[in-house]
Amino acid sequence: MTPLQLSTSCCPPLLAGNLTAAEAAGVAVLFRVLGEPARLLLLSSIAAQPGGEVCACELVESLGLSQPTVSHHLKVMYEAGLLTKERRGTWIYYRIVRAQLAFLRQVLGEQVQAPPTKVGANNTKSAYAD
Amino acid sequence: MTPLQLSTSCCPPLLAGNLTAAEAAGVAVLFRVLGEPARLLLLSSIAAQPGGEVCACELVESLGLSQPTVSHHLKVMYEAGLLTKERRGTWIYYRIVRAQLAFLRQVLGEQVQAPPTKVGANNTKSAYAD
DNA sequence: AATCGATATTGACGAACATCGATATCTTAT
DNA sequence: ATAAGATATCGATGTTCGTCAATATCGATT
Repeated sequence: MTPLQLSTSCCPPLLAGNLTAAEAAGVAVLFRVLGEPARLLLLSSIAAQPGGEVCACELVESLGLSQPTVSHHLKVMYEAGLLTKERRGTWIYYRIVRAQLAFLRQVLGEQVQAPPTKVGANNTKSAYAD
Repeated sequence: MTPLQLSTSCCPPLLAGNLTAAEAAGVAVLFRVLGEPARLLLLSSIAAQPGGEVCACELVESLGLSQPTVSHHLKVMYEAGLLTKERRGTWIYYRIVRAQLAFLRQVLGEQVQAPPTKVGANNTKSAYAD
């Protein structure tokens, strides 16, 4: 799944009033993914872990949902670029992609503070801090 | 319609990992409302106006949607607390409730910038080393 | 290879929702 | 009061989506 990006690197696109139909579609996907209580609780559970990661098995136990449902939600968030997954042995660990959350904050109007840019630093928007 | 609020006045609840089921449900409503391209375009169109407000008639013209559909989306956003409406003569003007967008930014992890703090302010818990 | 536990996929079902045409309500002007 | 325009509601329809049981796949261990 390709991480979506906006054309404007600065300026909140939503409040700037220059949102294209394609951008709206892309951003809407992310918001829709977050528009599900179970997924928000999953994100919250992942963030709650000390290491910032959780194996899926723990998530199944914590929520009152079946294993297929949890797996489904994790897949949806993974494909939206909101999570990374890493297999370690039998378990698969999920982590939150904070860059995607930051991207949405920006869409919602967060001021992008001028980064203390280094010379020659390639700032081509990793989008996967992973 | 009561604008929803979280129990915690500071700290992004999502990444803090203390999201309750009720909070998740409330926040999810807002995200789901934003998870629709047509509504994002409506918000963008409203924000694009110099005065920050638009009558519904203009919105019907700008988008390729029928008048009932636009009216529906405006109602959904209004009931979610994302828009205010004000009748002036024949027309009804909609404005964006920026506080709701700010609320969502906070949920997504925006640092609540310390208000010009006086001495002795408890500055513990930045807790978001990102 | 055989087994076991973890995760993913499939198929199905029901609920939620976006959309529109038709119609109703509301406001202003005549 | 009546007409006209703006907005809201209603009813219907097709689609999307959350959920789960059943099953498959994958990795590790014996």
